[in-house]
Amino acid sequence: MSENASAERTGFREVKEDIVSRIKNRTWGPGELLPGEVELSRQFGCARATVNRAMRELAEEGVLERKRKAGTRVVQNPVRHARFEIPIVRHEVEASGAEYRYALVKREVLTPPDWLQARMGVNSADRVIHVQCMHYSGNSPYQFEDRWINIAAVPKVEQADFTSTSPNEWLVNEVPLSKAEISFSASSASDEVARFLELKSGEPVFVAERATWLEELPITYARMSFPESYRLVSSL
Amino acid sequence: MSENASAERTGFREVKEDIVSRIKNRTWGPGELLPGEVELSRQFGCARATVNRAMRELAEEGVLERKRKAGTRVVQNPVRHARFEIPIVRHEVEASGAEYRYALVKREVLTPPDWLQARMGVNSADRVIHVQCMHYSGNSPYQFEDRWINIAAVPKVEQADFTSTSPNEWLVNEVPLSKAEISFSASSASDEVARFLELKSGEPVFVAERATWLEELPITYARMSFPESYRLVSSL
DNA sequence: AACAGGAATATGTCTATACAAAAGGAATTG
DNA sequence: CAATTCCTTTTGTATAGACATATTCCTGTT
Repeated sequence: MSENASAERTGFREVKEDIVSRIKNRTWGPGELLPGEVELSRQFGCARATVNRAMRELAEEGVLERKRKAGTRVVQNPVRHARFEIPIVRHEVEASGAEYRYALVKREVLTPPDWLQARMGVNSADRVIHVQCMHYSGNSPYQFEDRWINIAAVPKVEQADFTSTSPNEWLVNEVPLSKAEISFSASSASDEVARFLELKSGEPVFVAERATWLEELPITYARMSFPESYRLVSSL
Repeated sequence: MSENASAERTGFREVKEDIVSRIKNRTWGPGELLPGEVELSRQFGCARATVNRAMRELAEEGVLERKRKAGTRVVQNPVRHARFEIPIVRHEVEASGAEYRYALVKREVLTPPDWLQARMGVNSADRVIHVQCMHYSGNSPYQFEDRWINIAAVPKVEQADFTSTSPNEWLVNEVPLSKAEISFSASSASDEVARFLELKSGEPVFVAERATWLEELPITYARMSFPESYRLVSSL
């Protein structure tokens, strides 16, 4: 069933699958040491580079653990990694088949509040834009967005009025490849959030917070609140 | 500042960084076509395989988009990918410095309820184990776990009593490399959940649901509820 | 027994070359 | 004009060989 008798050719995908299946059927148990690349490449009848890529990717995926000289082992505690896609709100809504609507609620220029200075390292002398807006899926409230943007980092933002394009979307196109921290939590709807999401105060909301930097320069902080029906999904 | 004058040697990491920085400084804007691998390998003074690995990894990370014959472009709408670590509860608590405590609440053998048959494809003739348990961080409730395990898929589970080891941990060590679906949402605490998490009914809880299969065979479904203070964090 | 140093070894990466496969584009044909 | 076929470009992958680098393990010394 194994022992590749030079069928077609052995690609790194096949090697990966074979290794995975051997882990599944307990040929190699948790923590166990696998044969070296040279030995495996001999078994599979392929080049070492092929086995290397297979094992390297499996390590990247959290299945194997590799150390020079020590060899490759099956990971003990599968600290699993879940990968979520974080699309632009409009795309997320449109993908569900519903019509997307957007409304600007508030736009003001302020000096950064203390918590924002502390959270992101915004300079107290700088000014920030505070934007609140709503995203709708059809006629249902989908997301309330409360966002702060560092003007010093993105001067052009003063020209953007956000009446037709959401700050989310505007920033994504304007600031490439920024570093971000995201967190998710559950929270009670404040009066303000409840009003916009058409809930009662205190009802549960799903909250996503996102802080973004470009090369250590604070760009934006956003708090996005979803009604209880929202679900963040991932398969792995 | 660029044009690698054969300093040391050009590795795929350097190529990656260089490409990323050129995207950041808008040398290559969103959607723009990059030079081909051959041309870039000439510019960088390295082999095509090196450029290939750099670009391939950047594509994997969601920065570039590659298509045969069409070439490589900077991704337009950075559908960002967030990667979360999903550790074992005990490790998560212990990593925070707190003492971990665990308590089994309920363990019963049943025929699978309809929703479980529908959700996971459990055979109605099979039996399932229903387990409820609590995880504490110090003296504070950390997570309420409500889990169903397909006995047909993991016969050994009938011998496990889960009084000292949580089903989470037991399964992770017993069933390797299973496929899973995870979802997160916010919800109101039911009377039962509120009692165990020491909350009032209706207070918001953070809910993680997880369904697991091994080669299409349904293994387990778990619903894990956290108090409002819980945060799922990722940086990218 | 403790420690230092060196040899051995497994992985990490780069190179050059070759062929495969996808897909855009042009030429051909109905 | 539209559909089809074929050519060509670009990425995808495999290979053999080489050297780099991190670590373990062993050995000899104190």
